[in-house]
Amino acid sequence: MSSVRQIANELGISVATVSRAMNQRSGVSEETRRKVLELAQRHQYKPSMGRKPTNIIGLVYPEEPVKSDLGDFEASLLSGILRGVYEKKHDLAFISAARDKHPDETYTQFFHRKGVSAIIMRSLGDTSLVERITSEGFPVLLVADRSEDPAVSYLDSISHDTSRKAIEHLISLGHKRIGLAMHNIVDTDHQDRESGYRDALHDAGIKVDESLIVKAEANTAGGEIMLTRLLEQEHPPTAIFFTNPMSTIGALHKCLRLGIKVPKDLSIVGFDDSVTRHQTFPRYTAVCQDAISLGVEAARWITRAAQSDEAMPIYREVRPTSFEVLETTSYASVSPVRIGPDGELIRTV
Amino acid sequence: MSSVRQIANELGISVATVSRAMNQRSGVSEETRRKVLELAQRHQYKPSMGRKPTNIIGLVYPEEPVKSDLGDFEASLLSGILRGVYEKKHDLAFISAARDKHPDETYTQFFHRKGVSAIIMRSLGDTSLVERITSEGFPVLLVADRSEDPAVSYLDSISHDTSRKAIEHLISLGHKRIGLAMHNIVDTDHQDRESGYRDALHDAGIKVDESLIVKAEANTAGGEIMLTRLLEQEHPPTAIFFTNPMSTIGALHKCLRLGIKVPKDLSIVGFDDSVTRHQTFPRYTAVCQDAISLGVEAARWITRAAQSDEAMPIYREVRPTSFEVLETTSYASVSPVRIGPDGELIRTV
DNA sequence: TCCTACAGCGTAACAGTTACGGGCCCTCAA
DNA sequence: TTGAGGGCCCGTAACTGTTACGCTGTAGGA
Repeated sequence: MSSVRQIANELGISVATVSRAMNQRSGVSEETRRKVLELAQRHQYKPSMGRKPTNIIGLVYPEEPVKSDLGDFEASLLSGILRGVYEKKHDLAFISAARDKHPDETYTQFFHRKGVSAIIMRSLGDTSLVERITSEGFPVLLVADRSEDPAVSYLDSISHDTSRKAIEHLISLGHKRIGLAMHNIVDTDHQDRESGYRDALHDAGIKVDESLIVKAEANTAGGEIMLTRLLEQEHPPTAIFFTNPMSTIGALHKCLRLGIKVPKDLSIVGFDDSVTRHQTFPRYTAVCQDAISLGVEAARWITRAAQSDEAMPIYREVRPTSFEVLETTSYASVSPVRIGPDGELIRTV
Repeated sequence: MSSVRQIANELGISVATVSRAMNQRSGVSEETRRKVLELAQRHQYKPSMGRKPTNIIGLVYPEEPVKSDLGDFEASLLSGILRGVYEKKHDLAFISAARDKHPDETYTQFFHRKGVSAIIMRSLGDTSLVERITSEGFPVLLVADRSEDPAVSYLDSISHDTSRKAIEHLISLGHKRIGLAMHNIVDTDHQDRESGYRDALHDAGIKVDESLIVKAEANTAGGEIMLTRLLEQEHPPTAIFFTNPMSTIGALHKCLRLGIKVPKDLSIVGFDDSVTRHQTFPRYTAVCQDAISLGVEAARWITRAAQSDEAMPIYREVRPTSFEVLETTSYASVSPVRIGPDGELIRTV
C-alpha cells in the first residue's frame, strides 16, 4: 500500500531522495531525511524489495561486539535456535543492534533494511531495548529473561522453585550456614535464584546472613574468588550454592588444589546449562536448565511470528528447571574448613 | 551486463519465467527451468537486486542440521568470526548447504538467492563440497582444514611441529612408551598430530607401537574409553597425548576417579582450542591453537573477498600452534600403573 | 564579474518480482 | 462430437526499490 513513490508524492519530493534517505546514503539534507523517516514510520512503511519475501530470523545481542567468548549457555542456546530455525526452513543472521543503525531510523526500518523479518533477543540484564522494539510493533521474542513491560513476549526458564529445592536439600542434610555465590550482573534469572535461596532459609527458620552472599564475574576466576571470600570468614559456610556453571567449575578446581574434600568438608550445589555437571570431578549436584530446548522453542515461535501477517498474541512462557543430585552434596561437616590469611587450610574444631 | 531480460531474450522466453525459474517457484516446466539455470551459469549471472549491494557473509556447515552441541572449538571459532565480520561492517548468516538447494541450481545461484556474497566453510572431514563451490568461482574460504585441490583457499593451523615438540618434551622426561589418543574422524589436523607423534618417536629411535594408538569420539566419554583401553594393556604407556580438548578433560577426570596421580603415575599432554587447559585439575600441558584469532582472520579475508569485484588470488595460510607446559607432565614413572580386569588399579613393579 | 566546486535534488533508466489473463491440452459429461 | 471445466505453462504489464546522470542554486575565490 505505501511505497517509496507514495511517500515521495506526499512530501513533494522524488523517489530517489526517499530511497537515499532510507539507506543512509549521502546527498540528502538532514532535514529531508528526518522528514522521510518520520513519514515512513507513520505509514508503517515496509520495503518489499520487488515483493520478494525474505525469511531470515535475526539474533540480536545488545552489546557490541558480542563478548569475545561465547559461554556454554550462549553456545547451547545457539545450537537450539539453529535447530529450530532450520526445521522451519528459515535462516539465522547475527545482527549487531548498535553498529550501523542511524539515529533517526526506527528499529523496524533498520531490520527491514537488513532483510530481517523477526528477531530473537538476548538482554544481558538490560531489557530497555527489547521494550523499545516491541513498542514499534516489530516481531521480537526475548529469550532467557523477562520484562516488566506487559507488551513484551518472552521465553524464560524459572529457577526459583528449583533453587529453593536445592537449598532445602542442603538443609535436610544438616547444613545451616549456606553460602550464595552469584553473578555480579543482575538479571531476572539470578533474582529468581536468590529469592529461592532466601525463601528456603526463611521457611526453615534460618536467618539469612548477608555476609554469606557474594558476587563476582561468571567465570572460573570468579568462582575461585567467591569460594575464597566465603571460606576466609571466621564462621565459614558448610555448603555453597553457585548460580553459574563456570563459577562452579572454578570453585571445584580451587577445592582440589587446596585439598578441600568435596562433599566431606564442603557441599557444593552448582548450576548447569547443558551437560557440564558431568564433566567435572566430582560430578556436581546442580540446578539444571536445558538451554538447547529453550532455543528450539524460541525459534519455533519466532518463525511463526515472522510468517503471519498480523501481529501475534503476546507470548509468555517460563519453563521449569530440574534439580539433579550428583556427587558434591552430603551431610554438613562437623568441622568446617576455612582458608587462613596465607591461603592455608584451617580446620575449625 | 547480464540481466534477467537478457537471459529471457536469449532463450526466447519472458522475464517472468526466468525469475520463476531462478527462485524455485512453481509454474515452470522442469525443462525450461533447467535451460534457464544452465544459461545463467554460463553467463555468470548475478542477481543484483535493484543494484543494492548485500553484505552478508555466510557460515556454512556441510551437515544438516548443525550438530546439536557446538563444541568448544566451534564456539570459539564463531566468536572470532563474529568479531571480524562486525569489524568490517558485515553481517553473518548461518546457511544450511543441504536444506533447500534445488538440484539443478548451482551453489553460486543458491547463495545469491539467499543474499549471501561470500562464505566461510567448515569441512568436518569432507572437503568435496568446498572444492565444488570453489570450482564455480564463488568466493569461499575453508577454515580449520586444508584441501588437496590447488584452487581452494584455506586458513588452517598446523599442529605437526608443535605435536612433535610435545612428544619430544615427553621423551626428554624419560618416557619411552607414549600413547596417542585421537579423534575417530580423520581430518588433516589429526593427521598432522599423528605424523608429529610418529616423527618425534622415529627421530628418537623409538619404534612406534601401533597398539598404543587408539581412536574414539571427541568427547569426555571418548577420553575415558581411550584412557581405559590404553591402561588395560599389559605394558601400559607412561604418558599419553590426547589430540582433542574434550577427550583430555574426560581422561583427567577418569584419573581422579581411579586414583591415578597425574603427573606422578601418568603424564598427559592435551590439546586446547581456547582456555580449557586452565579449567581442569591439574591444569594440563597442551598443544594450543587459538580458535578465536583463526575466526577473526578468516572473517577479515572473506569480507575483503566479498567486496572486491574480481576474483581474489588464492589464499593459503597455516598458523602455528603453541606448546604450553603446565602441570600434567613430569618424569616417567618407574612403576607405571595399569587398570585390571575389574577396573581396579595395578602398580607394575 | 566570472569561474569553480559542491550540496541537494529530480528524471529516467535500470534491477527483479508478481498479479492477471490467455493459450493449450486433457478429462469428462451431455 | 462437442462443450465445459480445470490445470499447466507462460507472457504482458504493472509493480517494487535503486542509481547514473544532469540540473539548479549557492558559496567562495581569482
